[in-house]
Amino acid sequence: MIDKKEMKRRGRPRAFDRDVALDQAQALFHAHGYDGVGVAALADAMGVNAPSLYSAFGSKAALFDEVLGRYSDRATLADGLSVPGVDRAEALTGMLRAAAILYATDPTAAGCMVLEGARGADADAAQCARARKATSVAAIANWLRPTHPEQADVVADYTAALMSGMSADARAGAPVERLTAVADMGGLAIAAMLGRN
Amino acid sequence: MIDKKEMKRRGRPRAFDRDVALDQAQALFHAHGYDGVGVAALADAMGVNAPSLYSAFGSKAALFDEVLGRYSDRATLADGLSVPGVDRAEALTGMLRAAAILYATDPTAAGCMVLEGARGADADAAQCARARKATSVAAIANWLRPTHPEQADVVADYTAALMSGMSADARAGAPVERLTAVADMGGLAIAAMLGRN
DNA sequence: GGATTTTTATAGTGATCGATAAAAAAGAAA
DNA sequence: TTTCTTTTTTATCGATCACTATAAAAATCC
Repeated sequence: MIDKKEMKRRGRPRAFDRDVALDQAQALFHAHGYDGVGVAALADAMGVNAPSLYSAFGSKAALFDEVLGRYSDRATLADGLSVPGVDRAEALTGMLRAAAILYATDPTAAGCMVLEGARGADADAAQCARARKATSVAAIANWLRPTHPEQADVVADYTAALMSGMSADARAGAPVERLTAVADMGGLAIAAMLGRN
Repeated sequence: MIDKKEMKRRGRPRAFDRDVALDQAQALFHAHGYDGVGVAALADAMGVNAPSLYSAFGSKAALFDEVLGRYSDRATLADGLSVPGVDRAEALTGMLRAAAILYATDPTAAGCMVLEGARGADADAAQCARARKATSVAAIANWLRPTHPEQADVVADYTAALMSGMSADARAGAPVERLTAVADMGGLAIAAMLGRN
């Protein structure tokens, strides 16, 4: 009984698909950033009137947070890290390479929405994005700690910083090759820091 | 006859110091970003009315560009690179360290104004900042090319990307030690890439 | 068929955005 | 003093910002 479609609630039924609307919102946020898109454009792209948007999502910042949540949950960047017994340095370098390709492939969704959102001018939205970024950085550090307790935090911070810079380059229109080259070079520091365990 | 104070121009004299006004504008832009500060706040901080601001600087974007120009010209980050015959890897790592300290020292001017401006939502302002960023990256690449023609471009891109990520962390309130640790680790990749020449 | 509940659409809220029109004010040039 | 030039001030401009009051529409419950 979790499905809201099954349990017919009273009152007028919603005329739009919440997930589809979130997809449209995600596309707009990713293309133009939180500060670069207004609620009017969002509502228009979502095929919804402003009052319905606010009734369904609460506020622009809340909508952004929900979009970020889906974006994080669906991200496959860190999948390579979950392989048991994988070499830490190799896996992290692979993630950097995957990020480079992901960031630069789709020009309408360049860069990382979380890392870019963390730099916005809006305080609320930036705080949401920074919290999610911190969670991801902590996850990487925890993933490193068993094998490299001493270097875990620095390597995690470093990886996030490099990805943030790569995201900025991708949004500026840098070609994939430049980003992958940077990612590979970034892997050198990770290998040097972690050794070949 | 370059000094405008000496050659008394006709008409009512300007009631404010252009350089002082630019300093105030720089402080506001650096503290809140281009998108985070409006012309009303700028004019107020500069001690000037809006029409005077537009008469003296043209537009908000033009004012930002002029501020960025002063900011770049006064930057001392790349000073260590101009020492003749300095070790390339050592000098670049030193620049990363200097950036880490510079970015995190003053909480009211965290991060790099150029790198942050390159990510703004305003297209004009972002283009200005990206052009200046590209100039700096090209300067680093040209500085590397004589000794490391093959690695010059990648190392320059990498250095800028890491600095961009460090700038974001600084704006999020990361302490200096975390930034310097990331900078030092970033130097490992530079050393590995350039060797010990 | 009513009563209730929820979402819809219309229209508009005050605030702020970047930028300006118009005229008074302050100086130099004649 | 008169004329001319430039900057000052005051009072906006229309557009957009995030957001909402109000009421009609569409469903279920009784």
